[in-house]
Amino acid sequence: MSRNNAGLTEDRIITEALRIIDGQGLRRLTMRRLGDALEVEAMAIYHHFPLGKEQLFDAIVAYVSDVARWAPNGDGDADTDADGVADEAEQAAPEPDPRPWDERLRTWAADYRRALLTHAQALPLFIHRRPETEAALRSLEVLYGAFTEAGLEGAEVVRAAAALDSYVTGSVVREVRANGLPVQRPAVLDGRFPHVTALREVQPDAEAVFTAGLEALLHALTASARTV
Amino acid sequence: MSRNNAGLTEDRIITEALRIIDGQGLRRLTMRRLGDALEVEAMAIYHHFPLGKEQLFDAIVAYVSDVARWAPNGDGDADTDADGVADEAEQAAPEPDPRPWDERLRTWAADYRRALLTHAQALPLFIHRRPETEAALRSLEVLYGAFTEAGLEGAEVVRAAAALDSYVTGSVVREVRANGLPVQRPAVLDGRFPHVTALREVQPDAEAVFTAGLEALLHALTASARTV
DNA sequence: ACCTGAACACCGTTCAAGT
DNA sequence: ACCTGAACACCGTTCAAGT
Repeated sequence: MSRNNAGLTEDRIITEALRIIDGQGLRRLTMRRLGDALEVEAMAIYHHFPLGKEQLFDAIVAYVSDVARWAPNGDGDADTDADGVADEAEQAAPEPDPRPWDERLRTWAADYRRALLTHAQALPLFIHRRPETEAALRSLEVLYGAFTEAGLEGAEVVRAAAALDSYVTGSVVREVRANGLPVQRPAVLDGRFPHVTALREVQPDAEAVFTAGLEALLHALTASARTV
Repeated sequence: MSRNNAGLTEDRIITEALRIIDGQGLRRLTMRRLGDALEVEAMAIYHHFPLGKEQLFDAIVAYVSDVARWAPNGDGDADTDADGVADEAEQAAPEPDPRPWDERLRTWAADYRRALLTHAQALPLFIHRRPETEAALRSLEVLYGAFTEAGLEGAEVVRAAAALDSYVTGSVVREVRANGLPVQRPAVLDGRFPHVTALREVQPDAEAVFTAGLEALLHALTASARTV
């Protein structure tokens, strides 16, 4: 094998970066270590991501945000990489999902949650990055379409989608935090915290907590449409 | 002024670190820059945070997480720093909040949201850090107490508190992301995204979005108690 | 076009030393 | 106890050079 043309691609770089992040943590992802894992000099990565590590982080967020990729039977090959232009002028809407709106929302929420949980170590990257990829638009279309079908209109739809997105994201953050070890010296539970003390042993299953809140939220968000 | 005893305290270090984070971003907080801002050599910080930057990050998260500090009329002097042991053996519960449970929850949510939004640049630190300070216990006590008063029991209380916490955290993340510039080349809105296209101009006020979702969630979480 | 290798400015942290 | 100053291993990135 010659010294150049090592077969480096954006996808290989992103995938390998995620492997390092998942296995060793975000802080251990360095350009040099990533280069080692790809069996290439670190500087070769800059040929594919000329703007450096920030651009790589952006690409990682966009990659993980592609909810379809993480669905149980996701196609994964969706045209969502940097050159995410439709191959043909296929501007027509794809086959619409025949399931009822609430089921589509549950599926979207479960897939998005799975995507974030799978790469929980990469979560800090999501805070200040908002990919506007086609995959992101597909997600938004699912939400807006479902809530519209549920009977909401205009700003109601946007608010409901925002609430659902907030809930899923926040649930993952809460789960990840709950699984981590407490930081700093834990304070003592004394008489000032009677309810916390009383419920100290109650630790419901994370999945059940997520589902219960999701059902409550979905029901509440679409209540206005039902009472009209 | 002599060369040592520069009056460095944990609180001064944390405050100055937050000023740098808020003003220049998380990545620009370095030990050397922080030392400069405190007019001290970087290495002096290690005397107060022997475990280094990670420990400083932990302290920052604990500091910002003290919801009471960010309330409009918060006392701010709450005994929540590293030596957060009660001065006396004041193990009795403090004066109970006389307001109805739902108002206490709204206040908690607004205060927590404000705390996180005020230091949005520090948000990535929150993902993998869970302070178990007295301030954190106070927050949990507010939530558990309020939902218990609303008529929930046991696991219901824990689930409701988790859902509310998830919603507030996720809302802040969503707000911060929405305010940021989109990353990577934005995809084009075409016929495949009819609902997104139709609602493109609808951009409700962030505060209104938060409140609408919060009210829906609170109503739904306590519905079971009302119907019994 | 794709990758290498040396170099630069910067970083977190250690350690011995000062007062 | 509190802070300094030099040192070490590492980092992201630039740039000229190789093929």
